[in-house]
Amino acid sequence: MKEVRSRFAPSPTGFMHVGNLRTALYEYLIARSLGGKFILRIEDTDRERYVEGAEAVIYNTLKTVGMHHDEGPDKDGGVGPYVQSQRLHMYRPYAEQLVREGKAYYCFCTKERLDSLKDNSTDEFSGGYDRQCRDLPQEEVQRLLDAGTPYVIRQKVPTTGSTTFSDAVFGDITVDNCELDDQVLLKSDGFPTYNFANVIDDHTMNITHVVRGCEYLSSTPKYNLLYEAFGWEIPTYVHLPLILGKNPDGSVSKLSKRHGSTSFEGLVNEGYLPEAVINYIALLGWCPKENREKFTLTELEQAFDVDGISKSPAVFDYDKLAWFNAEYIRAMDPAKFTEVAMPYFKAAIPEQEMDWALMAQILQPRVTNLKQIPEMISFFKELPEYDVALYTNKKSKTNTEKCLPTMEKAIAAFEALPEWNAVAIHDLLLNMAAEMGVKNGFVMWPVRIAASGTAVTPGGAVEILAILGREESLKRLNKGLEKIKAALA
RNA sequence: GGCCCGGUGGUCAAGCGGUUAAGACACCGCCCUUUCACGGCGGUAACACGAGUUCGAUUCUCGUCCGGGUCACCA
Repeated sequence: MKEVRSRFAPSPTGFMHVGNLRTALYEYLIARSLGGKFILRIEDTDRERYVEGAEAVIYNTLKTVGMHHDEGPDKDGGVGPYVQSQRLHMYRPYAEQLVREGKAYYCFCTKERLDSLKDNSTDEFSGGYDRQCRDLPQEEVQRLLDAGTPYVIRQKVPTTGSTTFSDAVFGDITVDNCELDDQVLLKSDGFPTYNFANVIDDHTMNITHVVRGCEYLSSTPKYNLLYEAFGWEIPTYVHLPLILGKNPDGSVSKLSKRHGSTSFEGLVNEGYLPEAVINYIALLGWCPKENREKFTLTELEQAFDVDGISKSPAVFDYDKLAWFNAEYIRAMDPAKFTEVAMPYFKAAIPEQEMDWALMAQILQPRVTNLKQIPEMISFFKELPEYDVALYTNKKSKTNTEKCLPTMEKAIAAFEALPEWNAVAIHDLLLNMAAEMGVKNGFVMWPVRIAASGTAVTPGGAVEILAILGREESLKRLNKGLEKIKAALA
């Protein structure tokens, strides 16, 4: 059996759109699930869009998500070059071969003439090129060529009949040939058109699976016709459903900037983990056979199959991504979490040293996005101004009045506490509750409010006090006590 | 406009002629709890519409409507 080869062929535009990332993912997974090769080819012939350092973005993205390519500009597999701008010399011979075989022809029509064709077309008949040069006499062609007239090479597309191609997800699709243009293969500047270059590249690189977005579905018949003209084996086409974004008014449209971050780097900057992004987009348009959702890349390599790819477009849901993100954060090794969270800790509390491990421990189960961290822990840096009303809590059955004795007692106990650590603080507070014959919350609540000045905090009173340290804790508790006294006075 | 593709809860989706139409996110309620979160339990919510084929259509066919894609010497 022939070796499966899929390719990721991004343009170096400087960012990795999630749509492109998903295409790359599926290309990678098709190769891996079938024991094949994943090839990277850089399509950099569009100089206008070229961005300095853009290749690095591509390499970095593939690397951080763990999608390693088997061949590429940096890994020769014998069918290079893998950068399109270095392949420019390869296309003309193929185009001329087709001309020799009568399957393509020189077209000398000027830009102006083409434009006027367009202007004169009606709504019913907007057929593109009128094929004026298709049957130019041989001598005329030669004469124009000798005179140095600019030309393009166009493919002779059949004017009758129809073309059928088979797509692995959409099935057989048939298009009447009269719908198809005599497409340009080689432009007047000698460069190949995108479609032509793709066919040549894919064939000469032995690509077996052409995976791309649905937007190419309607140009696929032209690809087919090209493969047929050359007598080349037609690859397996895999067209992927589009990714849409949700608009504020509830409608949907192609995912773009206004929907939020749409690039991989953007999502990572917003605190999403690469693993979560990969897992989420894998499921955006594909469904595994078994009913489960959480997959590592390696697991996806096992589970992926083309049959599970959906035909209908999918709306990118940031809520669901956030859920995946939270799942991955929770599943993370604590040491690893401390490491990835550290920059966010430092962003919130730059000058102080704290028990970061304990901080990480209380944060890990309740963070859905790393970016939330600074705001969640800002009270550690500085006690915020807060309202005494916070001391009232129905569940703990406490209020300002009842808090007074509790606080006094707690402060005295803390001052006498020989060792300042989470276990000691925990035992002290629980013993206090037991002595007083009240629910734990009755004691914990006012202490936590005084320590944090915040209704919702990561972790409870114990962890907060432990992280704050004795001095700062007592300062805050005393301040709370005064606040309560003032309110009662 | 022509051509092509799609249409199951708000979102992702399973389903391949007979199901009480899965599951997940989100949302709501309850439990747990030291607040929030996590976790546990439960709930609201869907086959776009109309014909046909069939004993029987979410599933097959056609039409309508809606959504998207595409019609370059751009990739």
